Amino acid sequence: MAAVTATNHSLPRRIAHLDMDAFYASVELLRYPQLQGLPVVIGGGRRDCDQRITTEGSGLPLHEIALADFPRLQDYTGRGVITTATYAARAFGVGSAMGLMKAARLCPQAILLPVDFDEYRRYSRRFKQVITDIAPVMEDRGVDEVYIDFTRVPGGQREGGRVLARLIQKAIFDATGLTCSIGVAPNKLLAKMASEFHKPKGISIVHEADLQPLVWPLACRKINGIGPKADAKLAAHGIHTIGELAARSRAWLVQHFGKATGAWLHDAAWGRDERPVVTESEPVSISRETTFERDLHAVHDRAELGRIFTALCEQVAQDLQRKGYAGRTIGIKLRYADFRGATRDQTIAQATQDAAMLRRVAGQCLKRVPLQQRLRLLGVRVASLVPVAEVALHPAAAHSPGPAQGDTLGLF
DNA sequence: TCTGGGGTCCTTTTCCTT
DNA sequence: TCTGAAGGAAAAGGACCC
Repeated sequence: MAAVTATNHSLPRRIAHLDMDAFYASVELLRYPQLQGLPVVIGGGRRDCDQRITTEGSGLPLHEIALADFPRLQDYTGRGVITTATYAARAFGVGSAMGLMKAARLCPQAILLPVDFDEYRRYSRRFKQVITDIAPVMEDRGVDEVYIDFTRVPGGQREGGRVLARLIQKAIFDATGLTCSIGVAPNKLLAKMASEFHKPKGISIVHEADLQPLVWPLACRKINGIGPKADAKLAAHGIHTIGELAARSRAWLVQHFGKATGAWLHDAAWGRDERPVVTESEPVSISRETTFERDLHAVHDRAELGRIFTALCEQVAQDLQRKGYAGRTIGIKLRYADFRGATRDQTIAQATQDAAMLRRVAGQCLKRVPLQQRLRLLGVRVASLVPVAEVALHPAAAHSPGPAQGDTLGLF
């Protein structure tokens, strides 16, 4: 036993990043196999408020719905963006985050499906269950992504992790019909990059010695955490690849990017990352926001804004109650017609999950923000969360006048 | 004709206290 | 009493991610 323990302690870290291949589109194609190979975009609205497929609910099996009954991009009017597009649609230049109106000009015949998060979450739970049955140390990184600590899992060290990765891929496919890509490396940073090397259905094994030949030629943008802004700033200094980033001294990076970011950039370029795989975490904030059908004015559309505002507070309160949290920091977010944004928040003495209280405090926040310009989005957020069992809740309706429509709303 | 929604984390600013 | 330093908490904004 002692020998086994000693061996276990010296095992090299093997961390996997698993990424489902074209997750939303793949789930939709399981439901509507007749759309295979066609240009399909997903986005534009939620299924629960928007039944676009004309024969759905008619009793016809989903896979028998005729192609003619699917809505086309050219028939859609309204706001919204593409969440994801199939490869056939991407061939037309259509892609994620593109406005639907623009996409409709590029590929009017594309089929438009509404986003169905509930369905994606069901598949998400299924594939994660498959993973934890095999490898219990799993970190949730969203609906279609996880990190897994292979280090002490049987097979996790064989062929650098390839044996276990193959097993997980097969188990997920057998259980869901979906494929995924997996990268295995000494840490999360490299595993995340590796999972993209051979998409779809890929397995990539990365060791420390692979840093220079495999990672350094890549664009800085491939580092998880370097977005468009940081990339542009790096480019302005003539740094385009991870290798070029690694060539800069830590001191130089700290000088130009600040203490924390500079040090992090240096570590990342050298493939260093000690972050553990975190299996459980508490939420930091819970929020709801909505973009209006048309831009609304605080005075002219006061009644409508008031209704939306109340609904948002009620939704957040329901989310808090369902998830078992209460919060002390209550805030609003808004976006003006010109797309500039503003946030305000206020921290109260006692945590609450009560809609009327949220509305009252959020209403105070709203009074602190300029409301001359039209608005396109309004959101309500609660932070400084505490699990509800641990707090004395703010007395809900005890001495509150209910979801007030009047004085607490400023201009509304 | 632009540009969703739900998050996390970090930095900077501001305010308050010592 | 005034001024400034230092530090913490809250607030605001922004970058980034899925």
